[in-house]
Amino acid sequence: MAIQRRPLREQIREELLLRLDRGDFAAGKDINEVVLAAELGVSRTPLREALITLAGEGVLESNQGRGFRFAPVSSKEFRELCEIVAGLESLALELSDPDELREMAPELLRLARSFPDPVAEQSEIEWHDDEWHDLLLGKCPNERLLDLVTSVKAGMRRYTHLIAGEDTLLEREAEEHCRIAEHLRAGDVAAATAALRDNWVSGMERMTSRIPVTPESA
Amino acid sequence: MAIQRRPLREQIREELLLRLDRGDFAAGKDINEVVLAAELGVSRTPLREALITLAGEGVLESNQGRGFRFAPVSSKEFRELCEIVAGLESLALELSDPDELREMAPELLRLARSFPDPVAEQSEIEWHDDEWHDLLLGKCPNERLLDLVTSVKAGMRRYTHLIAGEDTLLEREAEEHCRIAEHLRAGDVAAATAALRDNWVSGMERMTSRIPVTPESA
DNA sequence: TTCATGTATTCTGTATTCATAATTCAAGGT
DNA sequence: ACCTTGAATTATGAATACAGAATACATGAA
Repeated sequence: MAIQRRPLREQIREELLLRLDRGDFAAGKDINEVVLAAELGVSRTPLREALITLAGEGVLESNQGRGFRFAPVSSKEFRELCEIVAGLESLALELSDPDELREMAPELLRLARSFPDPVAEQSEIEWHDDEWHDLLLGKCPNERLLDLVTSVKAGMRRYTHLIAGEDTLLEREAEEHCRIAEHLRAGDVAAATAALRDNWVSGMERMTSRIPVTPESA
Repeated sequence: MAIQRRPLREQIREELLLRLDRGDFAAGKDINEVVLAAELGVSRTPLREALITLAGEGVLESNQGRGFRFAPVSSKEFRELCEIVAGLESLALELSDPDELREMAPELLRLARSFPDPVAEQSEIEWHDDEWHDLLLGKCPNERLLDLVTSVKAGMRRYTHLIAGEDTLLEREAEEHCRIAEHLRAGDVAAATAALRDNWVSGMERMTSRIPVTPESA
């Protein structure tokens, strides 16, 4: 196997996103660069590079002289992110080759049905959901679009840990995935796209109630 | 007036984008950090921070150990970017309040008609075009979406200087803007959205022919 | 007691330094 | 002549050092 050398900033970014999924960080909390760098065992330089990247993705905010902080969660922002991802994923689907989508439909259906499997780990479930969407969009030829979706979804990671251990939500998610896959199997991309939008809208509504109310929530 | 203090990295980012518009940088060219930092009169640290930000926006690419380079232009990428921006701007329009759009229509129409004004500076014209689109989308309540549009458009700046001094292209642009504005004045958001998409598609086609062919072009 | 002002401390933003990977070029071998 | 190998150079990636802004705290006046 070829030894992989990747910049520290990327590894740090992923580690921070992982911790975000685990809910390690309090939203709205200021980051102390010296402390966090020591905790990660790196210097401030690559840490700051990672922080800047994450700020660009909307995961963090930065204020002159005040450094970085985890952007506070708000139902307004979550709604905005859902609208964006819904639009982007729909677009990706429309740009995909309908024939390839139809070919992939059985696999998508299989995956969607194996959703509530045994009582899996939370992280496992989230990964599963991500994988399904990745597979769905994988045939889209617009690479920049796929990168953009990934980036925007990074900004949603601050919200994922809020649905930890909610079986009913996941069952509905699985249901909706099945519906999308069935539309694709029937070759009806337009209907699948509409279902995909519904998926995000309903996901948004399901989530909204469990976002803690903060001063900046709308 | 309040004195504004902004991080160097942001100022550097904007300066680099400005130079990109002017076509100062050869696409695909490696960046020498020491030289560029000296040229800008700053140290490598904030320069690298700006470079990392731009890499996140797709303006640059980075390779381990090889530093940063301006991402080579390709008609494939330009097409992808146009598809994305068309989708995002359409979405923004759909999310806007139709009444506010109708109110704004006269102003948009006025701006669109004043397009080919006298023989203005190239930079002036580009700024004018941007301003029109910004005004069009300004009423969209989804702030994250607007930020995203701005960010993606930054990635398109590598292409703008290619249309320098093409009057006919700009006239067609103005025409299309008028059409969009008239749909809005009539209260037909759906038609305006469609026209907006067409605007990007035709802009894409107009541009494609003048993108130099490189090995990675499709 | 409360508010304002000056001072100390903390932490960020930027510069500089150091280590090592990548590149270049020349010498030697096939 | 061409390819390989290795030293020298160059530039990046990362760590450290430094200056100054923001914050916290304490002291003193109203």
